[in-house]
Amino acid sequence: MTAKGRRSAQDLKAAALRVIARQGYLATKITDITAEAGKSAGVFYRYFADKDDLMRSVAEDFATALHDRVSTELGHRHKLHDERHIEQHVRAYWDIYRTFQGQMIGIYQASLMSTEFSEHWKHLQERHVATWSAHMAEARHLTAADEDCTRTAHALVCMLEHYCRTTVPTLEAGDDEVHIKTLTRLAAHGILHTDASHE
Amino acid sequence: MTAKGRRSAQDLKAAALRVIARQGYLATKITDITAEAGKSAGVFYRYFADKDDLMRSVAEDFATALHDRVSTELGHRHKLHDERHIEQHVRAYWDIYRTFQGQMIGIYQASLMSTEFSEHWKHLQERHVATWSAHMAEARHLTAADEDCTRTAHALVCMLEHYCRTTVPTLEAGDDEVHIKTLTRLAAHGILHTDASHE
DNA sequence: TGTACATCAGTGAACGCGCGTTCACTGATGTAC
DNA sequence: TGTACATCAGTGAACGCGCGTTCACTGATGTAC
Repeated sequence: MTAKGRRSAQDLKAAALRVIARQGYLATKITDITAEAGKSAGVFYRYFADKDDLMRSVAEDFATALHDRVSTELGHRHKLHDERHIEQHVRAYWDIYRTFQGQMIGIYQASLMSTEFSEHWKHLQERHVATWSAHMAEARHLTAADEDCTRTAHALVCMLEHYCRTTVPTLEAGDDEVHIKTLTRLAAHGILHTDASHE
Repeated sequence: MTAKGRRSAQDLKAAALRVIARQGYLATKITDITAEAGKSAGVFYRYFADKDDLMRSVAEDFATALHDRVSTELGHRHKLHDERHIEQHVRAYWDIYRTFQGQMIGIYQASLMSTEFSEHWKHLQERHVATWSAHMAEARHLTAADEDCTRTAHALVCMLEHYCRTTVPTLEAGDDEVHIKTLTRLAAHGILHTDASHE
């Protein structure tokens, strides 16, 4: 494959992500993707075996991009012990969701039809839960992530993910901050208090 | 249509809900439904025009069942002013999700492919958000549901819905209480405090 | 630098698979007298 | 209560649509000498 070929494969992936962000993965036909990329139907199969194969490739790129992003942004090991740090985490999630909307929607919707992507999506979610859970255990002065931390972290991840899914597509410019504030407040209360009775 | 016919239509709907709870709406074929009901493929079209038509009928039954349930359970107008009342609401949602898993999954997944169900699903979610939002405004001594209440309620509904979606299918008998407790604690903190600074 | 050939990118009409949908038919149930 | 007929439930093989996938072909790009 030449440089032009590699460029075309990238164009197809980028086109796919735009279409998926607009109409979802399952409702996206191969010809929607090639049309969005301004190419004819047949060329798709020069680069990908089928739609799931493209999505697999997209998911790999996504994993790399996420890794890079997390290691630069959260490399400075903040502790999640106060609301400002929690806000950073929420904001990071929010920004990632906005940036990688097609990837998020694609992997999730693919997971509804294929066990492979179901595993992949679960894995992403679990890594995410583990991060919040670990921070939370630390904030609450527990040595290891206990079951309650995991469940609470899971609930918060569910909130973030589904809130972004329903809100980000309808977002108008500059509306981000109020949403981040609302989500941060809920997360902060959940994380910083082990139970409701001690306040 | 005779009594036997009406019975068959009901059997098909019940079979569809079992299959949908197991493998999702989009992955469910017409023949999966008829096989589950122990009938041949053709009989489906005596009662329904297509899969969406069956789902429409299921959604109507669901609306009625929900209405009945809510008017008996929540008819006693509790106020959501303390954690015990919030727990009742969370428990009600949890029980409804468990009971109507097929309906929840079906309407949501149908909403990914059809604008009709997309509207329907949004409507269900908005009604739900409105309920929590109104209670919350009351608890915080605001006269009407303000924007922050709506956003916070939306976030809580997202949490409840997605948490149930990922957890209920993996549930083993008797595990319910810990989940309800975790969700209740997060909801209680979110509802009973307008902001994080005054504690 | 030019020519001849090989390899790659891209086209779009045609093919074919899977699953939704139909239909001619059988058997069961209901109704009229 | 029995018979004759109409209507309904249910069957499953056959049909056909939509979309994924292929393929013979064209034009562009790269390479050898």
